[in-house]
Amino acid sequence: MAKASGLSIDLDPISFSFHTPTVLNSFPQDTTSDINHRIMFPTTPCLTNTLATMSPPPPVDQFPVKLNPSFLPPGDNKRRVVGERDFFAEKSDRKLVDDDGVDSMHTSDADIKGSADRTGLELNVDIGLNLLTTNTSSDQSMVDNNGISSGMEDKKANSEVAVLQVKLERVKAENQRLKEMLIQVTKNYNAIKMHMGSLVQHRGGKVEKADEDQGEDRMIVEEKPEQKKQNGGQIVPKQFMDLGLAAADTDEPSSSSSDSKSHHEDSPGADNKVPRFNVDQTEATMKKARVSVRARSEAPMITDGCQWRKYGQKMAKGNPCPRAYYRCTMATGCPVRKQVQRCAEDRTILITTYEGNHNHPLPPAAMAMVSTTSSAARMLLSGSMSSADGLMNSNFLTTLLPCSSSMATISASAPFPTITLDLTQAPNSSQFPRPPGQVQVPFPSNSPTASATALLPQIFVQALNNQSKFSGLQMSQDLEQPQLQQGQENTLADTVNAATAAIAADPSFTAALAAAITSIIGSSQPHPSNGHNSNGMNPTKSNGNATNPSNSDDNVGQR
DNA sequence: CGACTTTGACCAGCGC
DNA sequence: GCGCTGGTCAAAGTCG
Repeated sequence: MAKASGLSIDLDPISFSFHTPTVLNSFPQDTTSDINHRIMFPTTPCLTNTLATMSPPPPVDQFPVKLNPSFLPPGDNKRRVVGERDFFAEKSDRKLVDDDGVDSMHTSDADIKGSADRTGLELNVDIGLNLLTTNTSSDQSMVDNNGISSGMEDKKANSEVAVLQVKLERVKAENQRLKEMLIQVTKNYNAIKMHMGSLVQHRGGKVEKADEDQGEDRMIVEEKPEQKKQNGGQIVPKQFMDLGLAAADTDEPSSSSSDSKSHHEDSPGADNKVPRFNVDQTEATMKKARVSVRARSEAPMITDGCQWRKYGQKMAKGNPCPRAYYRCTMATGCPVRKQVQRCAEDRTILITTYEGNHNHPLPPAAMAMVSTTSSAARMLLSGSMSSADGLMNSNFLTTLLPCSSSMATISASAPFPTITLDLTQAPNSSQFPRPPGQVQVPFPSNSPTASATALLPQIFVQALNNQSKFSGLQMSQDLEQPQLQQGQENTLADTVNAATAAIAADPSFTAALAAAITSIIGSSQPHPSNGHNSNGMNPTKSNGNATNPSNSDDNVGQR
């Protein structure tokens, strides 16, 4: 779990960065380095320990006044800061001995440093010291209490201790939350890695590096024995759109799609009868996974780089808009289907649902969408069957994209497990009610306008282009996020970078997931081209754009 | 004329 | 068993 530990490393500087400044302000400048050195090695509770090292704790029955002379104003070496006794009394007793058993009562800087160095070896992730950053007044009282009565000092110090203790508790709680978050991230990574390993192993395929022309993200998998048989025993690299995981193996007809009644059995019932894949995937493929993309668009259909042929249209229950059925025509016998339907509640929203696996090479523009949908489907199937309704996946995605604004909805409800990438959501809103049993997962999207759908191809292409950068943990420098505050931007980029690093060891998974994440994050990037027909992926006169669902809308009630 | 869309018919699954 | 619904087929129509 080297990757997960990498995440923990990121936390360490956070815990340290809060500590020093205002503490240092309490002391003459010539002691800064000395103090800095000591407070860099806190053990929990940080406050107590830090203050203890600043002012050596007393014996149980003795008031500690032996400050380093360099801490005191000239000519005041013998001055005793009365208020300090109560300030340290409660906890200094507990800190008379350091964690390693070494007496922390020191009379020289050298001894103090030595002790600090030793305690520093047992450093924990702890952000407790940040509470000192706001409490300069107490520091002032420690140094500038000339002529103030001891009673006043005691009162003041007591109140400060109380405040500090409250803050300490709060910081401890936050520290605990951070630790739990780290644990959760680690768990999510483990789960995904195990799923990926299981998939690769059981499919019997080898995930290899694709040819350089197509980029690192392309996955080529050797065909299974039965497929080899169909292809004359040759090993044919196959670039696939893995929506249903096993569907590519089961749905490919032996004849062309024009061969009617070929019975390649796309119905879910057929899938139930013929599970031809590993045991782990049996449950998953009892249902056929689907990936649905919701996008607000006036455009008739998402241009995703593939060729589609409309083969049917029906009125669906509960929606006045007809549902159009398309199949991929980029290769004969390609089993990929998609459904296009406008949202009943808001007809500016276009819902495109993909199903099946391409059995042919795809153009780069199509690969972008394929990578996105396949990664979504893979996460859906890899997790939804082993955790309740994709909760693991939602946790994972939430962890990946904490400041996202729109939603991905995972639904494992019958008959098909479906993950919906919602590119229509405004920040912190849930525009439409969702059926129970669905899990909403935040996704970043900044294109709630009609251009969202039209820009999708470009977004996905851009995503592919960004993948190498993404994997190289440089995405935050390359992506533009004008809609985000600087802090949010950094948080998002850092989080995504960390997550990417965590999965970088799995090339195939990295490619797919990185495409999904970067594509959506990159949706805020301005694109030189406008509209939805600018991807140049319409090699024939008939493609997806040739079909106009808006015309279909005019045919409401035809069926 | 070929490719594609339209659209009524057909089939299967599911609930009552 | 029947009706409803989703999904698909294929003949007819349309278009370039």
